[in-house]
Amino acid sequence: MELKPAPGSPVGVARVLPPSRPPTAWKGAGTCEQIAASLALVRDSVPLARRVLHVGCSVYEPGDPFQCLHLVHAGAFKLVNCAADGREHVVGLQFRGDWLGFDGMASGHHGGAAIAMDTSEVWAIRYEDLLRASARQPELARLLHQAMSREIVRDREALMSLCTLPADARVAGFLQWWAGSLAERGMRTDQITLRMTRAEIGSHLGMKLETVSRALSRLAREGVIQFCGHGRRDIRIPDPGALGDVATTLQ
Amino acid sequence: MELKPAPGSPVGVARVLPPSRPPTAWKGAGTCEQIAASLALVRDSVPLARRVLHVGCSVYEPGDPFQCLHLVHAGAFKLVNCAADGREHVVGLQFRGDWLGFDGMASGHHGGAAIAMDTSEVWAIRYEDLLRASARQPELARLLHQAMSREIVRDREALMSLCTLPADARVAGFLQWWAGSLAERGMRTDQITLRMTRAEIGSHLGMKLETVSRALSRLAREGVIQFCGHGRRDIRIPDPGALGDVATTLQ
DNA sequence: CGAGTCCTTGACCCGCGTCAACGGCCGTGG
DNA sequence: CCACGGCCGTTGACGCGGGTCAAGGACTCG
Repeated sequence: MELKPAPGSPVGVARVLPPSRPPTAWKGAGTCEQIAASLALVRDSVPLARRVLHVGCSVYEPGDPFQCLHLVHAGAFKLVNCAADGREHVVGLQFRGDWLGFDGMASGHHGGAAIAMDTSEVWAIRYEDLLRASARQPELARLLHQAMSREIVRDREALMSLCTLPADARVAGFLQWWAGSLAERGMRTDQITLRMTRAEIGSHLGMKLETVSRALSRLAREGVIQFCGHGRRDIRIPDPGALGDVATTLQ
Repeated sequence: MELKPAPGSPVGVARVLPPSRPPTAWKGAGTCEQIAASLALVRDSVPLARRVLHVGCSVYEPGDPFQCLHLVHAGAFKLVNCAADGREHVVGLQFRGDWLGFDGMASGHHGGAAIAMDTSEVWAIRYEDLLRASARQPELARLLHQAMSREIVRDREALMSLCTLPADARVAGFLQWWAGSLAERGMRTDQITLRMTRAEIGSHLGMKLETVSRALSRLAREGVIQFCGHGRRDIRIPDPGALGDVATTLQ
């Protein structure tokens, strides 16, 4: 009962593919309607508690026991992982329709923190309730699986970009991803406002704040992005295609 | 309904914690008995098809439609992610009790490949069957969630080590993790055999094969590991504690 | 106004990527 | 049997991307 023959190329050696660069669609939670439908399904199927959080407040922190999953209804969160020796890193960013707390299901305790980057609303859902509800409603179980799968896919894309792309491409890819995430949620995408400091962006992308600053300056100098507003956090993307090109430029 | 106050330190600035270095236990799928119990639960709850694969054969490949999850019963697999432009990377290693295929649940198509690194056996489980079974058995749903959660936690640990640790520490951490994974599954851990080339290890750790080779040589020179056997792939770990120290040494 | 935070830019340096040479092992074929 | 080529691993020399250190400007808050 064999399956597939050995793949054409051993891993570690780049495949010799034509650089046919597809539009690099940012596949996320789906369209705005799909996200709304998902939220509605959860709302109608399982008891939940609404919670509003202000900037800097955390939904959970490292070591907290895992009891609830949280579904983001509005706002934005950063997921911060903390190692035992004090290293900490932004390992993810979550928006409307994303879930918080998957990291606690395995061990029963959260390994990181989820911190609001904006005034936000989450729906707290007891895991036991969710289990019961998804036993009745296969669609709910499927929804949860897909959300977790998206997390895994996203984390692995982050791993790849960390390992294979230079600083400028990672920053460009980050801007592209951010804009795509906003677009999925029906928000304007021609002008975006980064709700993070350079240090946080760097933490997320695996580089230092100076490197982020330099990369942004280079992108602006080349016209791929434009700073608008006085805060250096409002960015216009005149040509998403050009940004996408930079995002996949090796070395 | 506020939750927590803002955390003590902004992200991106290392917390000033005493470097109390805990034993850095490698939390994985659990003990050997727990893994066996999980496998038994799945075997008794849901129809499955046994498949044996030889070295280099893939369970699925990029673009394949997602229909089955696969539970590793014996052997070892590498998860390889492929970007559209040809970049490819080892994003994970799976052993007995681990699952294959989570990356396909979100989009309905697999984004990477799972390739056997040894003669291996997997149990193929149709996702629809699994959904039905886990609706009847909450324990099964819980099991699946925990497995996915472990994946997420592991990916994020990989992200962190990539971003914060130098090459030698990453290699040491990898050896520690590999030995821990074997120990969890009841196998001897004093002498381990890496079933990967230096290039594959490097792909997994985000470095080049020469760097892997140099790091291993340094570790051997310092006595933290010993090469045994002629193939340079059999490694003894005289003192796991020393290895763990290297694995968390910054810079 | 001063203190604090955030951002930018320059100068320097080091870890790791790159290129290259070499040795060991293995399977193939003369 | 040995010759040969291919793959794997090791080691050295060198260069560059990005980390580090430092100075300074812009903005906010008290």
